[in-house]
Amino acid sequence: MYALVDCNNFYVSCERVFAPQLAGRPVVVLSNNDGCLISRSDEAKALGLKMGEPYHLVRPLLEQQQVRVFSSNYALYGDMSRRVVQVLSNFAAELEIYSIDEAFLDFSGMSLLAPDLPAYGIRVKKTVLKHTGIPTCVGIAPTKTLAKLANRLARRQATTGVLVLSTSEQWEPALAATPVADIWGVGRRYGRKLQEMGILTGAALAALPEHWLRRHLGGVVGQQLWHELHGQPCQGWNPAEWDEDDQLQPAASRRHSITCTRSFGRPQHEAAVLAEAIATFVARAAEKMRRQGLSAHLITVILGTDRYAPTAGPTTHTGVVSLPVSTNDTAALTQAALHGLHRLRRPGTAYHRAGVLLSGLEPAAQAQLGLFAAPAADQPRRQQLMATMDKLNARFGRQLVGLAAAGVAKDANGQPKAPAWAGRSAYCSPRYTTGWHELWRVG
DNA sequence: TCTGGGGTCCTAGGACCC
DNA sequence: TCTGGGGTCCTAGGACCC
Repeated sequence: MYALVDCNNFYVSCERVFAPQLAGRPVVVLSNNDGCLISRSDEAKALGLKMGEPYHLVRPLLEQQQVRVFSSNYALYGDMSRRVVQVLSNFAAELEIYSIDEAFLDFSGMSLLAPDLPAYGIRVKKTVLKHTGIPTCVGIAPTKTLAKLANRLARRQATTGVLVLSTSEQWEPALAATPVADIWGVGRRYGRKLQEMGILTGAALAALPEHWLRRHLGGVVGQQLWHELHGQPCQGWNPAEWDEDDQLQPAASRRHSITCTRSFGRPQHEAAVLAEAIATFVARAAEKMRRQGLSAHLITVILGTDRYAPTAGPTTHTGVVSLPVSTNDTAALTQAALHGLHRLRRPGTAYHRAGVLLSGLEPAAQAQLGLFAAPAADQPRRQQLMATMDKLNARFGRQLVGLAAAGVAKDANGQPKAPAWAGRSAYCSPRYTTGWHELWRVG
């Protein structure tokens, strides 16, 4: 059996932990660049506010209804997520971190619990709430897909927030009551297609032959879905592992890419500004890569023009630079990325977004050596430099030290100032749990 | 003026290799 | 009259998830 533990309205719940006066009031959290609504309290949902809605379109309604608005604060949400996972790790031998606000627990080998699964689920929920202040819902079933379904239905049970679907007698009615587009793995496109074919519920989907799903729902992916809906586990399992800092992380070897992309506050066309932005993104992605003990031999530079312009043609342009030897050295990666940027950029074009993608990842300790390129003599010192940089930035705040290529945006008094390409973030809460100067004040 | 970011898997065509 | 099969790399896009 698997349990899916899903945090309710996660980003809003994180903000409310440190602003308890917002309980019962409508609250929303915006995406980066204050672009869209990406988390809504129940009260905000009741006002008809939709997920992903552009902020500038609903701003008048938000003001009129006195909805509390937050810019996204990933330093806070990431840390709260870590705390939730830490608590969950006490309730199962293995867990999988599925996203920032969800984790699967593997209950196999705990069959003695079977009669008490609902009670166990309630204990999980209560403990997470007590230790972190974050409300959750728990769905328990023999496959991940059915656990997802159980979780969805658990949210409606305001009483307990826990639902167990252990037998087909239990999950079949649940499938029958669920619109097909709400089944995990059926998105908007497939959902519409299935509805047009008269397949309206999860039960109708499960009743089709296995080969039909393989044919119409993305091949192997659809076939797996069929098995999952029939109680036969088919989804992979990517267990979390303890890292050197005693934190649970998704198993590093399974990660295939690391990206850092941002929309700009306003369009940018200057080569120098784009270069500083790209160098900043490389620094962040490389730091993340080092934290996971990986190195990359491919770096992709991404430039995006206006996605919403009424012109045809692609708005995302990418250029791949391959490195002779895989590395996680920020300087080497920056050099490669700036080379890629130079090739990719079209002078005079205004870009709205940019980013980098690191791929061809492998454990840094086992990185393939170059056939012709001897390891640089200063390599050990460079690695030490990166490790020191990471430590300083971790302790004293992001980007305390970095490459000059990433820009040194300071005002006349030497105080840090946002770079030209920075996005909007007008309503950001403090980093209550990760910044010494931003700790929560009580009383 | 204004529309996110980070992932996964799969497919396909063109250019190139032998 | 007639033109293979097995690859890689790059770019782009479609589907899904949160």
